[in-house]
Amino acid sequence: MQEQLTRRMAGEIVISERPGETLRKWREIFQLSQKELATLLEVNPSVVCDFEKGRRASPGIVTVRKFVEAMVDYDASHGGKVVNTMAGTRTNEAIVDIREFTSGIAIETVIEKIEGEVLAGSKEIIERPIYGYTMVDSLKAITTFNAFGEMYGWSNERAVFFSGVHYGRSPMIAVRAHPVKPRMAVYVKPKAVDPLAPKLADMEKVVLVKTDLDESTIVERLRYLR
Amino acid sequence: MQEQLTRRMAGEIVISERPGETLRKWREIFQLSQKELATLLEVNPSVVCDFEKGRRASPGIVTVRKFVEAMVDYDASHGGKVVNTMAGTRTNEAIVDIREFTSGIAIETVIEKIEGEVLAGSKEIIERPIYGYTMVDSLKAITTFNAFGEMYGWSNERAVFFSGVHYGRSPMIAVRAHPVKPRMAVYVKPKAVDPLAPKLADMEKVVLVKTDLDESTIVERLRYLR
DNA sequence: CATAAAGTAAGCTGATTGACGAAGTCAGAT
DNA sequence: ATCTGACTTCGTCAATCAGCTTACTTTATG
Repeated sequence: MQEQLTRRMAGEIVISERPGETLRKWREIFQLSQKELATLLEVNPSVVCDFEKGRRASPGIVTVRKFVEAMVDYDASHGGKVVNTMAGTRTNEAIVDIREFTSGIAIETVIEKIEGEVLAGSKEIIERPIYGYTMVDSLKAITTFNAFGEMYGWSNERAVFFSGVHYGRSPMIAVRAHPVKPRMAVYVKPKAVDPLAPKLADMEKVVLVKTDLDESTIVERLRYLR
Repeated sequence: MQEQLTRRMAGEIVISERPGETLRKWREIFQLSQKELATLLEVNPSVVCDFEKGRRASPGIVTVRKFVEAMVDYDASHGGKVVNTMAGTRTNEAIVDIREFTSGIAIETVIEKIEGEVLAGSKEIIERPIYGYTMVDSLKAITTFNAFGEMYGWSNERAVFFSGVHYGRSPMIAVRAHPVKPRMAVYVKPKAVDPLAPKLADMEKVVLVKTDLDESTIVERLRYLR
């Protein structure tokens, strides 16, 4: 949640036409004076002014990060007035977990980590990298509005883990039906795997994998992948 | 859509532990070689490498912007393979428009711009700044799942415009019910305004305004506010 | 009116960036 | 076995940043 906010702020500042004004906007939202912010950053207040007024035309990302993190940390440790506002943008309950890696991870590597068994997918695509994963509850994903829309984080070069699979057919049908496709679909402890599933996977060039590990173990193992 | 993506990328790069790796991740997602990217940027390929490998520990935001924009523009002008992926994260159809200002705008100023008539709100709160607005279709907002969650962009210090208002009661009841409150609610061409509405507005310290301009005119007039 | 608080302006200095280009490494194709 | 293309490393240098200090506007407030 906090991390979401820091990224949003940083992104807005960097892309902004007038980064200084955007910086100031956020400082005002957090209800801090230049001096207070300067104290948090342990710098002279004139420094804050210099950035806001644009004397520094292109501050370094380390500087931006310091500013943003100082404000967010301050807010979080004072009741999170601003950070909690972000709760309005809450995530779908069908989505158990969603993460982006900072660099590409080969599908192969992920399969190893989760002790997966490949049900469909050529040797070639298995070497390609993915950049994140989403863990969804299959039942809820179907009954919840827009779950499939939110499933794709920042890239569709990703794995989608389906838990609570019964017949092992619907998840691949959903993948087939949706315009955006993941690179990899994983059935987590499926009760069965319908023979249609690997066929659909091949048609869509999606690597289909099954694993007997449970949700939490998978999340745990993927956590330390970058 | 493109702007969304550039901000996301920029934000992720800036906040990242290893900005260089994140930069590379995105270059790979866009399927560009260092040389190709260097050509787009009109710099030597070694420059790209230096950033990716982290020789520059804190690149300036102008540099980050150049990199990100080069990739997004390139993609957009070549069919938008990556940019279109973002369509997965599509916005709610109840939300007609949603924007953030780069700096605070006094509620007063907005009222003038939209030729609004104040139905509730003290002189004091009218001077406070807001940082964005959301335009929603009242009917759809109520029937669509999660519209109220998505209504609050990056800050609740904002205006919410309700169009298609019939009795002028439900929108304020929704505001009353939802945990996150806007600073300002605007009825766009309401057929009526239930007397309960201003009362609820006062209770929530929300400025309630009515205007006879239509949606598109309002969006047009607010576009050039910063 | 005096004084405080918030913010702006300007000059200065050491540290870093942004860029180049030459000289590498490394993996795969010929 | 060497060639090619993609990437890495590094020395160099002008331009710019990050920070300080000190002096100057505002705008409230007792």
